[in-house]
Amino acid sequence: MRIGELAARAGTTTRTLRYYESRGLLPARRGENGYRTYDEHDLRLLRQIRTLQDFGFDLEETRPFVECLRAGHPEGDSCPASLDVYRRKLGELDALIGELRSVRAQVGEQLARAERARDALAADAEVPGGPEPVCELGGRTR
Amino acid sequence: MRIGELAARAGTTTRTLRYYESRGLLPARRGENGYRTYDEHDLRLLRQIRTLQDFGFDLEETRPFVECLRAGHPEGDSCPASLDVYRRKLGELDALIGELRSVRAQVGEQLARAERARDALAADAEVPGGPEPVCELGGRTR
DNA sequence: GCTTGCCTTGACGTCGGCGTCAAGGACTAC
DNA sequence: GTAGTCCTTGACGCCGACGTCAAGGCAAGC
Repeated sequence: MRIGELAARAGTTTRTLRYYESRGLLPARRGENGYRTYDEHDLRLLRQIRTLQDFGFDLEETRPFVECLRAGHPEGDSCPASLDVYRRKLGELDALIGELRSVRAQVGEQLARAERARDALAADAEVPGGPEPVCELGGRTR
Repeated sequence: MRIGELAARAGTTTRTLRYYESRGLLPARRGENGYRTYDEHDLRLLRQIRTLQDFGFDLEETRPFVECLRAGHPEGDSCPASLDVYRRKLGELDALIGELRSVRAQVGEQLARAERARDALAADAEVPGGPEPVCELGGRTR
């Protein structure tokens, strides 16, 4: 199978495959005409890479999985190095999610505060003569 | 106040301030010698930008806040455009957090599965003669 | 006058993961 | 032979928010 077919079957592009090869992640055999040649096992490796990429792993982080498969193990995560990557990723994800939740809370608070301030001004504007004095002696309220 | 002092007081760099100016976000007056000149109000604007940046807003998203302050409003979020940015950001944050939680769950599942597979192999290795057959007729278990 | 430290503009570098174009070779179908 | 489709390498572009370097101007202290 040539590069175009592999790309199509994996739902990616030839450029991407050449990029992976340039990174040493997915080297290719060459035919007599210089064309890259791939087999089903390469498709397996490529799918492993793509799956992890979809999870937000960067390319280097997929390397242990690919090497594990290439070493003949049944799954990309059959090797300790892959498990380490999983664990590290879980830690990163937890940290990131925590940060984002914190930010979300703060932004939500800012929005609520700003809306209250806006509504207070709007309510003031409805009173002809401007807002009520903060401190009053009961004269106008009666 | 010149650029170096403003940068120091805001905990950023001169490069950053020049970048903001190049983006039209924080223009500066110029002294006779061509030096940029800033005042306390600029520091206020800059701090608004930095706060939002810390929340993960990109530069363009801080613009409504800065313009709101520059228009004389008491807060950067005293204007409807700023509130819109808040709301949009909340939506983005919720979506992102949701995705990350989903990924976290999937990665956690993969890790658990891979660890079970590893432990199963390890347990097999402890039995001299290899793993028990999946289907047996009771001969060896007795 | 000389050093030191701040300032100026301009321009290239960074990071990741490719997209996109250019120029040319290989192979198939007609 | 030639049109069309695939392949090759090489190289520049992109995105955001700056970092970093270069060459030179301005001001202050000695």
